[in-house]
Amino acid sequence: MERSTAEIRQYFSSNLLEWFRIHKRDLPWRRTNDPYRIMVSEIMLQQTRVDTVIPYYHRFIERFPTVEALAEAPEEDVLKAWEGLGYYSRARNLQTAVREVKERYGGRVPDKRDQIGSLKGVGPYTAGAVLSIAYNRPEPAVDGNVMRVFSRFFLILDDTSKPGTRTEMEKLARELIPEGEAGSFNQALMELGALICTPKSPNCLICPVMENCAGRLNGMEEQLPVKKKAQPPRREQRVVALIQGAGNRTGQILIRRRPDEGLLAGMWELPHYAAADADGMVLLKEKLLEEERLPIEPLGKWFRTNHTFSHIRWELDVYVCNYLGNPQGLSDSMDLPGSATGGGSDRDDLRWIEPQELERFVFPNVFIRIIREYAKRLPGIDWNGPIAEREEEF
DNA sequence: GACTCGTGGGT
DNA sequence: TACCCAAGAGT
Repeated sequence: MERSTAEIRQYFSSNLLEWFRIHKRDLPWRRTNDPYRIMVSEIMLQQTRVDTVIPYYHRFIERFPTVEALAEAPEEDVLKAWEGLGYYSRARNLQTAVREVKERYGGRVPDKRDQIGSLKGVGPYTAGAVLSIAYNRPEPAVDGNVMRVFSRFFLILDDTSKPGTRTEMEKLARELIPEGEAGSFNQALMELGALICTPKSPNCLICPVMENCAGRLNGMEEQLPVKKKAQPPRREQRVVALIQGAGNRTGQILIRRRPDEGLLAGMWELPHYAAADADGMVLLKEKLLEEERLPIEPLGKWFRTNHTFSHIRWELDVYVCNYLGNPQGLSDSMDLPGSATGGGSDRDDLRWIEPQELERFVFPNVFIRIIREYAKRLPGIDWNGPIAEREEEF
């Protein structure tokens, strides 16, 4: 027998809600109704898996339990709490947003879409998520899960990588929200996408809305959602300098702070340079002298490793180098390039640290790994003979 | 619309 | 290995 659109929609929403009541996961941000904490969780969950977020969420809330605590914290502390989670502008934007909540809304996360949606880092999805989950407002929260579920159940063939498709799905989502159940319904949609209606090999046989899923009835569930393929990340070959101090800098390494904008903004790193086909040894010696005024001698290539961002693939050759300046370690003020009189460094983006001091700086994971591996092998890296061609992975 | 912006897990 | 992708937003 033929079912009407209205009947199908009713079936979808009520079956989904009933399933969610039984199967919903016990997640930390589901144990609170504090809009601030829910907002923190939603920012963290942007493009990030639940299992990855959980420990960060606990630490972050413990460290910044309230709007005021986060608003008043030094930015560096916030970034340190975010270290390793990726997309670091989220952390800065979150603090900017929370400061506006404090100043303009008296510390209460606003419950109006135009207000919360104008906060830094809060887009259409996050606005709807906070409004529905924290305030139970009947607003859609359409993310990748929801688009996948909708495209399959309602057999929507539109390209979900187009912004207009998300807009259309928000209209649909809004109409489907059962009276007074916005928070549960939106979370149920995402929960279904995460647990049952997965991107690959969905578990249709245990799906609560299988009987009326148009995608499955047409044998299309594996082809949906339709999505334009992403550009593969461009490859960049780079050489990394792990510079060992001498004299009173023995046991220390040199780190550099990145610019305040762009990739890994403001974070610390090992110096590294683009190195298409050049000889890494020669290039590092030249670059460090010309661009940082640092006299160094590369000992050889330690290992090669890859690190892939969303849009860039770094192919890194890590060289261990000796610092040649101030070999006797007579004076701290001579340890970094500075004024002609040698009165000290004129730049604050270079530092000597001990590998144990990683905690005092904010590093992206790619460099944390390299430095930790170095520290682990520190009592004598085995430089047996020429090491330039040796490659290792860890 | 096309880029930019991290990282880790699954297949 | 090499993809794909994950509770997206800003420019």
